[in-house]
Amino acid sequence: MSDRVVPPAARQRRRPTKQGVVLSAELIVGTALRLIEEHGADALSVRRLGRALGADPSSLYRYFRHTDDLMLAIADELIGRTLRSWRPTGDWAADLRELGLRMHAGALAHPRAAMLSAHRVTGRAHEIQAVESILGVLRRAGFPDPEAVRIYHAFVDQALAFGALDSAGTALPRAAREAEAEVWRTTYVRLPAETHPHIAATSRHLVATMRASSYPAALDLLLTAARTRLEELRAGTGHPRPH
Amino acid sequence: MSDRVVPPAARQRRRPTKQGVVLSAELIVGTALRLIEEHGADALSVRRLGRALGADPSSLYRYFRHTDDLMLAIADELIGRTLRSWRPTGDWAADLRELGLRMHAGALAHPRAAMLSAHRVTGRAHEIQAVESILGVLRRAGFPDPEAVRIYHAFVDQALAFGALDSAGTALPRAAREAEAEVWRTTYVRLPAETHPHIAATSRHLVATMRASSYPAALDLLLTAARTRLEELRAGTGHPRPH
DNA sequence: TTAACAGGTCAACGGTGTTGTCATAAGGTG
DNA sequence: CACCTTATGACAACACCGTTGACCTGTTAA
Repeated sequence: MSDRVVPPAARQRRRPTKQGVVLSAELIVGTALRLIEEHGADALSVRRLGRALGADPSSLYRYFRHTDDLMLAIADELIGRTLRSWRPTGDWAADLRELGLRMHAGALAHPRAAMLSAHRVTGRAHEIQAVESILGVLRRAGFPDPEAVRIYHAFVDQALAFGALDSAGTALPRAAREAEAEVWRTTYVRLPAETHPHIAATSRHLVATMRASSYPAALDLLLTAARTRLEELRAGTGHPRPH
Repeated sequence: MSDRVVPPAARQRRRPTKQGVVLSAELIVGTALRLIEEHGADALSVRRLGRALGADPSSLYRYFRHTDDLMLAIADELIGRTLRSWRPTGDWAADLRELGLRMHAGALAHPRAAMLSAHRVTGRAHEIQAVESILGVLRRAGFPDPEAVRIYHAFVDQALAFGALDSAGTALPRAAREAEAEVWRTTYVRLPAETHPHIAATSRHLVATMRASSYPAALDLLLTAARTRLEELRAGTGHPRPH
C-alpha cells in the first residue's frame, strides 16, 4: 500500500462511485467542512465522510494518505477563504489588526475546523501566501528581518491560538456555557473582600468583560508593543530603553 | 449504569484488583500523568491506563463517569502544581512573566489535559486563587481596575491559548512533527525571491525560530505593552499618546 | 457468623483509522 | 470499433477505541 495517492494533476479517469458521485480532492474537503459545521467536529471521521459523499471510506485514501493529510487540506482552505477577503491599505498596524480580526472571525465561523487545524503547518499554497503577505507588511513597516520574523510568529500564533480557544468556548453545549456564566455570577461575585480583596474590588468589571473574547485586547497589546519597538529602532539606538 | 461512580469520601471497601493493586482516584490520576509523560499523549486510553494500573479498564468507571471526567481531574491537579511552585517577588512584570511561563510549561508537559481544560471555567479553589493572585499583582502595580481586568483577561487567555496550541503541536505523532519541519526546510526555504521576496529574505530566521514556541515572545510583547500603558498613566495624562 | 453490597471482571456493542486484495470502467491506441 | 492497461472504487479484515450491562466475590458492619 505504498503509492495509493495520485497527485491531482495526474488524475485522469474520473470514475463515479456506486452511488454516482465523482470524487475529487475539492469535493472531499468541501464535504468535510460542511460535515464539521453541521454536525460538529466529532462528526468528522473517514467513515462518516465516506457515507456523506456516497463512497466507500477506503476510497478517500486515493486522495489523502491519511486523516492528517485531509486535515491539512481543510486548514489551507480556511486560510485561503480568510485571506481572499483581506485588502491591505498600507498602514501596517491597521492592516495587521484587520487581518488578525479576520482570522479570528474566520475561526469563530468554523469553530470545529479551527480547533482541528489551528496548530498545523500546511505548507500549502494559501498558507505560503499568508506568510508572504504578513512578512511583507512588517518589513515594509521598517522592522529588521529577525524582528519581523519574531513578530510575525507571535502574531500568527496568537491569532490561531485565540481562534481555537474561543472556538472551543462557542462549541460547548449550551448547558455547559450557561453553567460557566453561573459560576462567574455566583462564585466569583460573592467572594468576600476579606479573603479575596482584589476579586471583590473588580468583580463588576470581571463580570462585564467575561463574555467577550479577549483577543482584540491581546491583539492591540501586541501591536502596541510592536509600535513601541519600531519607535525605538527609529530613534536610532536599536536597543530597548531600560526600565 | 446510572450510579457507578461513588464519591471518594464514601468509599470504604478497598478491594485489590486481580493483580493486587488497590485503586483510588489519586492513583489513577497519577498513573495517567505518568503515562502521558513517559509514552506521549497518545498513550493515554482507558484500556492502556487499565493495563498500566493492573486492572480491568471498566474498573476505572467506578471512579470517573467518563474520560472527560478523568481529564478534568488531571487538569485540576496540574493547576494546583503550577500555582504551588510560583513565588511572587514583588516585581509585577517579572512575576507575571514567571507565572505565564510556568502555566505554559505545565500545559506542554501534559498536552491532552491542557487542550481539554483550556477553555473551561471551573470555579474551583485553585482557579480562584490564581485569579486573585494575578489581579493583586496588577492592582499593586498601579493599574486602575478596568485596565487591570482587561490585562488580566488577555494574560490568562493568552497563556491558556498558547498552552493549548503548543500542546496540540507536541501531541502530534512523531512522524507528523517531522513532516512539518521538513515542510519548512524544503518548501519555504526554496521559494524563489522573484515570487516570494519576503520569505526568501527572511528564510534563515524563519527556519531558526520555527521550532520554538512563540509564547515567550508573545508574552513579552504583552508585558511591554502593559508597561508602556503604565508609564502613560504615571505621566498623568491617562490617555495613550497619539500615533 | 452472616448478609449486603462496593467494587472488580467479563463480554459485548458499535465505533474508529487503515490496508491488502480484487474488480471494473475509463481512456488511449490501433 | 475493439483491445489493453491501469486508475480508482469497493470489500473485508485488523487492531484499536470508549462504554455498559450482568455477574461474581471479598470486605465490612451488625
